[in-house]
Amino acid sequence: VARPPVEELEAGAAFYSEIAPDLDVSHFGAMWHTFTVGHMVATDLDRVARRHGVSIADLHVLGTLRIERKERLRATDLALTLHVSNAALSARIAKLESKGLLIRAPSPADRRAFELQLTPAGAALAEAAIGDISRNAAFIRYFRRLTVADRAALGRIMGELHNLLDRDFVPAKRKDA
Amino acid sequence: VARPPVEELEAGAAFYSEIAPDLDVSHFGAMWHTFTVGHMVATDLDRVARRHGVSIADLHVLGTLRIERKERLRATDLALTLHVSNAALSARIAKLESKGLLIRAPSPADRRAFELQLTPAGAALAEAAIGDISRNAAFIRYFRRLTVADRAALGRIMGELHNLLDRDFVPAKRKDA
DNA sequence: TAAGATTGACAAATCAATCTTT
DNA sequence: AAAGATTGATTTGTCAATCTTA
Repeated sequence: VARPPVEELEAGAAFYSEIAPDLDVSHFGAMWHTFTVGHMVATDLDRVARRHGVSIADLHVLGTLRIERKERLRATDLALTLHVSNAALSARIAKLESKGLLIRAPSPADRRAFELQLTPAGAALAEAAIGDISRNAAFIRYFRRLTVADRAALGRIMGELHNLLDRDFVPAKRKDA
Repeated sequence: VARPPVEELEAGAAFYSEIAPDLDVSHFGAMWHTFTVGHMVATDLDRVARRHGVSIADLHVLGTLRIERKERLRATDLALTLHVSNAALSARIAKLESKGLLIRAPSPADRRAFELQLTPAGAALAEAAIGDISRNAAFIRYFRRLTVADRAALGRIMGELHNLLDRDFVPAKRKDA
């Protein structure tokens, strides 16, 4: 606990490398830091979102719907984009609708589906919360301390991994799984 | 949904930059990719861990305890290292103990505390699952596709952020909340 | 007073099953 | 059949309160 995470992790990698020489531990650092930093980012963003009365999961919905698109998003589209199950999204949408932050209207094209749209209150909340995040999230504070080259590299590399992983990610049902 | 995540994100950043010119969107990419990739890594690791009969949270406990230390870990130490609340860890420990994977013994130094130690079955499970991860986790498969320079950069930069964020991360128990 | 640990109430996620429409 | 959406059962997390010991 006294040791910083990077030292802790290196000690662990050294230990496992010793008891299991066949084990490739070269990726441990990147994977573990990504796992943990991801968790800390989620916790921190949730803290900021709750100042505006919603969870980070709720804000993810609102922030995605805020972006203008050619076609309205349906619940299923959103579930795929946000990497959650339809069941989880149903509950979130019901909650946000009851709060007056979004409207769920039957799709004119498909009577099974619903199209989602923000109310003015939902749009305002999304913008305020996203502004709050960009000013106050811990990740962004520390991110700004990195060198220009490191910031660019991180964005590019994580983007590559995001694109690669996205294709075979299967939390809420996939096409080619 | 058809668009890959990086394009989707860039379109969102462009949209928000337009409706709110004061907003600094330069960090959106890195933060969002980190958030989402972290979530996907967690989901993927959980999938592998469950082949061995435990969750990734359980395996985090076992894998940490497997590392030899000068002093035994107490439940509270582990909660800090793993970034979860004492309450969550109590439940996890009870479950793992009932499965015969670890032993919870009263601390000789402090009668409030318990010291944790793996059973041989727990140690074997941790090693098998960690080996499975290093051979089969999706993150590692894609990580190996990156250039040598990018792999090194990612490990180094995420490690820096991990160290920075860790210092004021307080999910289980906040000082200033 | 504070720290280690536990419990109960609550929130939110997945999975499996179901209903309607395509 | 298969897809969009919803519900119920189960799991697991945080938070608040409590008990014992330091």
